[in-house]
Formats: sequence, C-alpha cells, structure tokens
Amino acid sequence: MADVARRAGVAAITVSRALSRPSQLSAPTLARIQRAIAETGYVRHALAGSLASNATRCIGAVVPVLSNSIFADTLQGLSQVLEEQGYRLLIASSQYDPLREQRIVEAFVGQRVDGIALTGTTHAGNTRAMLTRSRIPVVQMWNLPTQPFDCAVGFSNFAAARAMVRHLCSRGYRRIAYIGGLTYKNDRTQARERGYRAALSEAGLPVKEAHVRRTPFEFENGAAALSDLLEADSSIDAVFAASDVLAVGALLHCLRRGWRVPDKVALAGLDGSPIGALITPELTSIRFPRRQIGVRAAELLLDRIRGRPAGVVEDLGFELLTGGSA
Amino acid sequence: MADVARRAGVAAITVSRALSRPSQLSAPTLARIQRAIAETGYVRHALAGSLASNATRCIGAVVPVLSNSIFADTLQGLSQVLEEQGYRLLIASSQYDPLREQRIVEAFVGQRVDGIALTGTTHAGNTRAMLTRSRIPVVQMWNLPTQPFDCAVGFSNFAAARAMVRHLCSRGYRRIAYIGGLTYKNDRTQARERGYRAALSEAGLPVKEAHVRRTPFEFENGAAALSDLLEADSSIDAVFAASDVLAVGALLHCLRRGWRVPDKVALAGLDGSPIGALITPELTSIRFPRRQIGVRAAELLLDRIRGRPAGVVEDLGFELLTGGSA
DNA sequence: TTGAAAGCGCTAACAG
DNA sequence: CTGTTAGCGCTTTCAA
Repeated sequence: MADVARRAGVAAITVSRALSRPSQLSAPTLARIQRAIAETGYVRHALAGSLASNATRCIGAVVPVLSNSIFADTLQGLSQVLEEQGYRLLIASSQYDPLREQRIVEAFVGQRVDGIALTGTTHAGNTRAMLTRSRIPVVQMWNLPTQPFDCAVGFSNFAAARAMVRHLCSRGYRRIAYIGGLTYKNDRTQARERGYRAALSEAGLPVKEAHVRRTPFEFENGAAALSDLLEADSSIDAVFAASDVLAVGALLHCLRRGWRVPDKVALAGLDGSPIGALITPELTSIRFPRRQIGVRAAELLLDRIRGRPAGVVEDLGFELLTGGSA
Repeated sequence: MADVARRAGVAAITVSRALSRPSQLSAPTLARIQRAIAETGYVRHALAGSLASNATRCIGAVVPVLSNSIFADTLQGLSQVLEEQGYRLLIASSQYDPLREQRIVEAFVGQRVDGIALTGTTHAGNTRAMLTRSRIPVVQMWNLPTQPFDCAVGFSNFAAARAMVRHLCSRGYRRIAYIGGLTYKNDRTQARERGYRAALSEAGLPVKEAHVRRTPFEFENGAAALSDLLEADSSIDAVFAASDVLAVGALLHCLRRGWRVPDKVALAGLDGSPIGALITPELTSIRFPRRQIGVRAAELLLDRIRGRPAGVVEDLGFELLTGGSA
C-alpha cells in the first residue's frame, strides 16, 4: 500500500480510502491511485485491514454435507444476499458431527467472522457458550429451535413429516413404514421421525419398531431399506421416507424389480427434490423454500450486525406435492 | 491473550507458544495457561496471528457450483487431507462465471491463503497474472491444461468423451446425437464436445450440428433436449450426454414416455454418478476418481507450500461403465 | 524454558 | 479532500 501511495504521490490512508470509499476522493486523485494499483498489481491485505477495522465482512456457514444438493440452494441464497451487501461467505461441512461443527465454529470465531449460519438446532456442548461469549450474531437454519441461540429461520420438520403421514392415512394406507436418516444428533431427521410417530398415533395406528429403518442419506440405502422392510413384512402398504434421497432410491428399486408403485407399495418422500418430479410415477413429497431459508438467514444476520435485537424465529412453512407414487 | 497471560502469570508470548508449540513449554506452565484459557473462553485471534506470522494455514478452493454433487467428492478429498495437515479449506462457487472466479481468487489472494485450488483450465484474463504475482501455489483440477498455471490433477475430458462415443460406435450405433453443457468458458464440457466430434470423425460418421444440443446441467434440461432431438430427427439411434445429470434426465424422460431404452434410443452419460447405477436400465457412463482428484490436489499444494517446484500435471484416468442403457 | 521489543499491513480518529 | 499518528493482536527475533 505504501508502494502504491508513493507512485500516486499520496499518503497510504488515501489509498485505503480509494479502496473502501472511493466517492470520498477527488476524481484526479482517485484516477492516479487506480493507475498505480493497476501498474503494481496490488491486492489489499484483507487480514491487516480486518485487524485494524475490527470487521471482516465475512460470514461463516456450516452445513452437514455438500454432497446432498438440498443444502446447495440454501447456500446459494445466503451467498447471493451477502454478496450484494459486500460480504463474503465461508462454507464448511460438519459431516453430521457436532464436534466437527464445534471446531469449525471455533475457527470462524478465531477468524472473527461477522456472523455465523448453522444448520439445525443440535450442537456440541461448548458451541453455544463459545458463540455467546464471542457475541457474534448467529442464525440457525432448517429447523425451528425452542431455545434459539440468537435467531433462526426454517420450518417445522415435525409438522412436515406429520402432514405427509396424515396425507398417506387419508389416502387409505394403514401399514405405513418409515425410512429415515440416522437420528444420532440430527435434529431434522429426529423431528421427522417424531412427526411420523405422532401422525400414526393420532390416526389410531400402531407404531411398529420393525417398520422403522434408519440409514445414511444415499440413494442405494433407500433401496436397501425398502427391500428389507418388504422382505420382513410384505403387508406394508406405504413407506414414508424422511428424505427424497432415500425415497428416490426406494422408488428406483421398485422400478428395477418391476414392482408397480403405488400398487405394490406407496412411496412418499420429503424435500421436494427436482428429480422426484421427473421419475415415473412422480414422487409424492413436501417442498419447502430451500433457497429462501438462505436468503432470510442472510438478511437476519445482516440485521443483527446492524444492531437489531436477537430472538427472531421465522417459520417459512412447507407445501405438499402430490405425485403418483402415493 | 494478554488477559490469559496475566491470569497464568506469564508473558503473552508464552501463551502464544502454548497454542502453537506446546511441547516447548514446561508442563506446569502449560497447565496454568490451559486452565486460564478454559476459564476465560479465550479464542486466539487468527487474523492477527496470520498477519504476524505471514501464514494463514488456509487453502481456497473454487468449484463451479455446489448444487451438482459431482464436485462434492473432490472437495471432500481436499478437505480431509488438508485437515489432517492442520490446514483449513475455504470453499467458494463461481457459477461457471470466470469473472466471478476472478473476484473469488482476488479475495483469496487478499486473505493471503497459502494455496488455491481451481476447477478447470479456463480463467478470466487477469486471473493468471494475479496468481503469478501473488506467488501463491495453485492447482488446477478436473481437466489437464496444456499450460498449467502451476500444477494440475485430473483426467482428459476429451479422451473420456471420445472413448464413450467410440464405445457407442462399436456397439453399432451410427446416428449419435450429443447433449452437453453450455460451452461458454467451460473447458470440461468443451473438451467433451470435442471428444464427441473427434470420435465421430474418426469413425467416418458425419457431425450434424442439428444433433448437438447445449444446455445447463439440470435433470429437466436433459429431458427437454432429448425430446427436442428426437422430435427433430427420429432416426437418431443413440445420444451421448456429456454429463450424467443430463443423461439421467434424458433417461427418465424416456421411461416417462414409455420408450424402451436402448431400443428406442440408446443413452450414455459421463461422470459415473451413483444414481446412474440405480436406474433401470443402468446408465452407461464413465467413472473417474472424483475424490482422488481432491486428495492429490491437496497433496500437490502441500508439496508446493513446502518448497517443491511447480509443473506437475497428473492424469488420474477414467473407466468405462457399461450399463444396459446402451 | 521464558521474556522484551519490534513490527506484520492496514484503518480509526482526529486534524487541517 | 487529504494527511498524521497511533494502534489492531499477534509472532518473530534476539536475549537471558
């Protein structure tokens, strides 16, 4: 920066201003500085700037995985709003491991990001304390916490799963099995499983543990779980998969076996993935505003950074997609 | 840090050492400092540390998009190796836009990351100059550059596409159409399209421009493009899609219409996506070591950071997956 | 094994 | 509109 300043015949602080508030400078000064920057290929040292100004203009986001594209839309929404406001998004994945998440959060705090977006509401023991102490604004996404760290935006995974199982009941299905994710520290899949159980109970149907399968979110696991379920109990007339990845895997398995869906077994998912709409029969599923969750999360964080109080919890709702699969 | 030092009755520099090289300290001193850290909830200011030490232990990675899971495995490989070596991965997406990529690279340079991983070999005009001047090690992934910035790891997208089209020819298909991505500044899809054209020419078959479709990588676009192609020319007997996303979309379209694959039309993709193996008929595709690209990219960067010279270009190859779709 | 002094490259605050 | 001064919080270097 000193080098650029010398070339342009100004003080370093003027170069700093040319970069951060160019409108404050006279046109000729600005032009001289910009030429000097171009000539030298100078790139501002963002770390030193952040240290001096005590603001990084970075937001950190943690998602469980990158391989499941359902989080990509949320990140895209986050990214776009933040970018428009001059913020950068740092993305990291926790692999569904709260301790990894905590280490990521610690790194974000160490980097002094201006805000943090987390997925879900279950976190390791020290994460909350660390975040509270850091006074960094936090938004929790994708599920509605009863005790938010700060603010939150998402939808009720419980209500969504319950609505889907109620829908299956209303269609006359009575022996409804369940394929979900591993519940270990995953509040979204936990809530969905609770929704399944609640809907069955409300309909006066028994919840059989043999009708419940838990497996990581991969297409092939959905196929295997369905195969398992039907082998164990061929009277099952419908399967609710708590994620479209599992539901699509199950549906493809049926097609491969030549089983007619929903005649052999009805299938329903939850996520509203694009591929569900292309399969024949179309997958009955639940759509929620994946991208909008990111957009609102960004806006809530920016509000907090600009001084609004904490405590907002936004429910963006969901919508049933009726396909031919159920 | 001064606060922690005071509590532990040591100088700040000793706290710094407790964090970076604990083995250098006596056990009691270290214990006192660690207690003080726990009591205060101190989190080291990484920015200030990086400014002083002139090393961030961060690596930046740019992928085109997060929504296509094919890049997730590469990022996973990168992340794992880097994490083991005490480095953090910063992820950003360019949306297939070289100018966005350049802004991201500039931000990475500004953050003084210790290394940068880029996807592909086509970049905006100033990107190369900026990277060269910054002297930051760079690895290009997923395609093999003729003039690498620094080092590279991937496979020949040209050879892979050519191998697939040759395979289709060897199966007796003669009117082979093509569905690929938008070639605008995407070297992978460009190379794949060139591979398609080369294989046809080598087989003595004409390349008809009406048999070439380009569209963004979304399932539904694969479906629409196939529909278009067959409507325009029902004599097409095979379609090579340069990406499994497009191929799966096309295949699902056929199934929806009740068209038998490969009787009505043979289909082949490229990427080796897991879902291709679950669809009936299984998708003929090409697999390459997506995760290993990330692993090697990380290793090459670490080598460079530790002083090895530039210039390595690694070809990790690919493998044909023969499915029932062709 | 521990500490004192200096400074990384930038920006806030104040001044002119 | 532009400049001077004084740090931001840490680590390097040198010393004890």
